[in-house]
Amino acid sequence: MGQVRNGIDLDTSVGYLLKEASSALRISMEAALRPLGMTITHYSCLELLAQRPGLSNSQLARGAFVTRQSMNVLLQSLERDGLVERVGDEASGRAIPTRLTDRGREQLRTASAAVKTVENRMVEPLAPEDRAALVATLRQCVDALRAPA
Amino acid sequence: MGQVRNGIDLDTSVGYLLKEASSALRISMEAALRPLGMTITHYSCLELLAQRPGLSNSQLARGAFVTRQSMNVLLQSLERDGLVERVGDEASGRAIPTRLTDRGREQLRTASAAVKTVENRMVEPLAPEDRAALVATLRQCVDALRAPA
DNA sequence: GAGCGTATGTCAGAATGCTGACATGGGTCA
DNA sequence: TGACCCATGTCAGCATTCTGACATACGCTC
Repeated sequence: MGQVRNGIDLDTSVGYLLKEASSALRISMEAALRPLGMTITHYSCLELLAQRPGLSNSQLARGAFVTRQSMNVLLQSLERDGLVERVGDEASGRAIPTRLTDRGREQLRTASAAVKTVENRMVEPLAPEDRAALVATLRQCVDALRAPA
Repeated sequence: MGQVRNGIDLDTSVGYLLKEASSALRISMEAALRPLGMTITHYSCLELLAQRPGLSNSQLARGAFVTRQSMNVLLQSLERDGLVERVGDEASGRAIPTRLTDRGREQLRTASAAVKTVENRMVEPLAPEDRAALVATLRQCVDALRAPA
């Protein structure tokens, strides 16, 4: 190992660790979903629709942390592939409720299993109380960041 | 508020919360750095060089969670603007050590202050022991995700 | 010394996501 | 009712990042 040390002292920064963890999770999820021909946003969209049927394009975008323009492009391809359907019958403003088709539900099943495997590997070494504390603490961080000032 | 409920039940998923927190942090940091004309990767590069002078392009890329091609483009612009200098004098393989210039250090000062404000706002509501536990737990998650299998 | 594997720097093309813009629908308030 | 504001869906252009590829440099093994 005749190369320069690669470790960084930023390991004590919550912000850096957050980005590091998020990056590691993204890489693992991409690796798990690639064999299925799906991206993370693709999977996230299906998962959101399974838990909250009828979400609109903009709501899905917020839930998947992308712009509504990006989600719109994705939804068009998902609809073309018969994974979701958008029924504009209801009077919910301009928003068009979106729902999973049977084919979408089936594709989600395999993807959800792959993603659960990754998440389990991540939280497996954690004690139950540590895991609960992590969830509570992260929520506090999110709320603090989104506070007005 | 005559609109559909936007909350998602995924709040109990560590993976989703991790992405949510990372996204919120990214948005806050972008907002803090935009007035300074800097991006997050731009700032990260300078911060890494301040803590570890002489890091190479590839090492900086790993530290900032981007590809070495992307970091290469950034380094060229930073060098053009006189914020960093790359001296290939040492015999460290093909790697070219990079160092901050005085101008780079000065720009980093203001940026670092802005970023610290954001991070402080994030961890402010946390008890000291919760904050320490968060760091330790996140590190466990990262290590678990990067484990071979 | 030769061969092999790995890491690095760099260039070019492709893919992805974002910003800007516009029209539509709905609610609020004077 | 009309003016205003906000959210939504959607189109087009732009920016940024990534993927693929190649040459170079070092270490290890035979």
